[in-house]
Formats: sequence, C-alpha cells, structure tokens
Amino acid sequence: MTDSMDSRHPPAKAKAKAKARAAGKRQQLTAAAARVLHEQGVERTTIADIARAADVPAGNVYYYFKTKDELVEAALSEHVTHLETLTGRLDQLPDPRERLKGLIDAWVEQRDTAARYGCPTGTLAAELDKRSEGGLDLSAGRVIRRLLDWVEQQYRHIGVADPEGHALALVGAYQGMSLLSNALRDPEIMAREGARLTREIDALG
Amino acid sequence: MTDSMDSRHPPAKAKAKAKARAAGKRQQLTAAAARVLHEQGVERTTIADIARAADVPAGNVYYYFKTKDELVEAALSEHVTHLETLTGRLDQLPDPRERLKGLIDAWVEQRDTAARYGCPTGTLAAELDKRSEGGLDLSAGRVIRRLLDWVEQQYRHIGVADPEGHALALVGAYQGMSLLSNALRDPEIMAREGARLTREIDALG
DNA sequence: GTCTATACATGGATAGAC
DNA sequence: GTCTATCCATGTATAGAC
Repeated sequence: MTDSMDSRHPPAKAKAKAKARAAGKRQQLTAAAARVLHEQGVERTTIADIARAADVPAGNVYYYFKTKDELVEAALSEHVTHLETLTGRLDQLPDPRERLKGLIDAWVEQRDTAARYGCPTGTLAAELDKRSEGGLDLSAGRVIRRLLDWVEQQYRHIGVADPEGHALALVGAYQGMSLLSNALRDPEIMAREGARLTREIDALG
Repeated sequence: MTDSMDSRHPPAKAKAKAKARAAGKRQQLTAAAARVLHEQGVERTTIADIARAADVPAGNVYYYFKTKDELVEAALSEHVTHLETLTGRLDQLPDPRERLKGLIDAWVEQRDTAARYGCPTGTLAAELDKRSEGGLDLSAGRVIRRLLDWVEQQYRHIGVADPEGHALALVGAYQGMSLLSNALRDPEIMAREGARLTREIDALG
C-alpha cells in the first residue's frame, strides 16, 4: 500500500496546491494591508480591518503574520514592488528627461488618492518614524532612498550639475505637493505642481 | 460682617488669582500637548503623557479639557500662535524678498527638530486627516492655508506672475524637505534645500 | 491549515472624595 | 479646583477545537 492515496498524507501535488493557496492568502493580506494602512493610517487600523479587506477570517491572520508590525513590513515591501515596477517600465524609455516626466505623470495620475490619503510611502514614513520608540527603524526611509537614487541617476544621465540636489528637490516637491493636496483636499494641486515640475525638466540645459 | 473675609467666599482678588492659575495650567497643558503630540504623534500619545509633560496630575486634565480631541485642538491653536508670531515679526522687514528669506531661515533653524519629528504642522495635518473618519475635519489644513496666504502676499508684493503657484511651490518644498529630512534622519537636507530656495528668491526678476 | 473564543493590556473617560 | 479610583471599550495576541 502506498501512502500517496492516504488522505492523511496528501500527495506532493496537493501539498503544492495548498502551499499556493496559502501564499495566495498571504499575498491577499499583504495587498489589503498596503491599501488599508494607507487609507486609515497604521495606528488606527486594526488587524480585523485588514482581515476584512482581504476577505480572510480575523483570527486566521496570525497564522500568516505573527504581529501587526509584520503586516506593516509586508505593506512596505508592497510599495517597494510598485516602485520597482514603475521605474522598471520607465527604464525602457531612451531619454532620461522622458523617464523623469513619466514619473511625474504617474504621480499626477494618482492625484485623487493623494488628495484623499497622501502619498502612500510618505505618510507611511512619517508614521513609522513615530511608531519606533526612538528605536530608529528607517525602513520606510529606505524606500524613499531608493526612489531618490533612481531619480538622481536620471539627472546624472542628463548631465546636470549636482544631480543629488536635483533629486532631493524633485522628490521633495512630490512629497510636499502630496501633503498640501491632502491637507487641503485638492487634487488640482498635484496637477498644477506636476506641470511646473515638467516645465522645469524641459528647461534643463 | 463682610463676606470678603469669609474663606468660603474668597474676595475678588483671590478669585482672579485662582482663575489666573487655572489659565496658567491650561496654558501649560496646551504647550505640553503641542510638544508631545509632535514628538510622539497623536495616536501614540496618551493623556497621561501630556499630563506628565505639563507637570499636572493625570486625572486633573479632564477638568481643563473634556476630551483628547480638545487637547489636539489646543495644540493646533498653539501652532497658529507660533506662526503668527513669526509672520508678525517678518512683517517688520521692508522688503518682501527679505521676509520670505527670513521665513526660510526660520525653517532651516528648526532643522534638527524637523529631522527628528518632521514639520509640526505638516505631520499634524497628515495625522488629523486620518483621525477624522471621512468626517472632513481640515482644521490643520486651515493652518497651512494661513501660511500659504501669507507667502502668496509676499510674492504679490514682489510682483511675480502667478503668486499663488509660487506660494504652493515654496510651502510645498518646505513640507517635502521636512518629510525627507525626517525619513532619512538628516538635518542637512533642510540646510541644503533652504539654500536652494533662498537662491531662487534672489533670482526673481 | 482554518477558525472561535478568550485572555490580557492599554487608554479614554467618569464618579465622587477631598 | 484637585486628585484617586475605577469603569469600560478597544485591540493585540494566544489557546485550542475542528
């Protein structure tokens, strides 16, 4: 008698399928966490909120994530993935100016979300800064650093003086306009500032 | 017998003094709230935290403020006061360019605080946005609006085209550099961006 | 692997003594 | 006007049945 037919010892295929389902739920929870944490903020979001949004029973969450902090980490990695997808797509464009303008376009496209909830990464960075009791987490800082580095590379290709300074100014402008747009609940601020930033890039020597 | 000597009915002077003391404690609590809420964030700050910082017994707080939200409101009004003191001082300067550069200097002077805790008004605005359940509070937005209006006036005096756009860009740059400086824990970002903003004002037609 | 029930801690707010 | 004791809701996390 082989144990491959024994229901108590599922065959490899069934095991793999169960694993895939589990990974699927983990991914569902991660995506839901990214969305809900952005909309409600970290401190005001409960595990139950995320479970509901992911369509997973509340008590089940702890099977996939041991603590709330792990869910926050997962949400953060989700933002990294989004960022890399975007820059990866923009890297296909031949001209670094076009790449930067494409980035700005992507920001402006998200204007309604930004006006309602702020920049996902920026608001998360501000919250995580306060969440870690002087413990110096900086995990959100690393995501912003990554964006900063990519932008700096583009300015370097263009050949401007002080590419790092230009990158700080551009990413800073994005964070600033997101915050203003959110505080005043006005998506048009994003469009307006985006147009200005685009003009500045066009005007680059 | 006059009741002015009756200990159960203190004379007007004593009453006034008690009132002054009460107002003093209220002010102590307001100042402490502004500081602690900025450092720890609204959601992670307890009434007890504020009471301790203000050197007032915990249970006593509710005599001065009925709810935590009222304390947050008080902290916000404290920021308004600071802002008005600053702009009032800058209004003494004859040249609007100097007024704007003075504002930037004030921002840069606060760089260590900004790197550690972010812009007091900006972080508060982001938090309050999430605190009000879609209820559209915008009270922090009004403070930012006030700053925006003052800056716009200066650009108007200078005579630039689109003073509103210039104001959005300047205040946005401030919020952005505060967030970046905070996320990366680097006060020098404030100094660097401040210098750039100052140069831009000097370069204005 | 999935889900329910619940333990346990925290913190906002109130009652009432002084 | 000041302070203590406490109520009560909320939310994280765990135990253990299925």
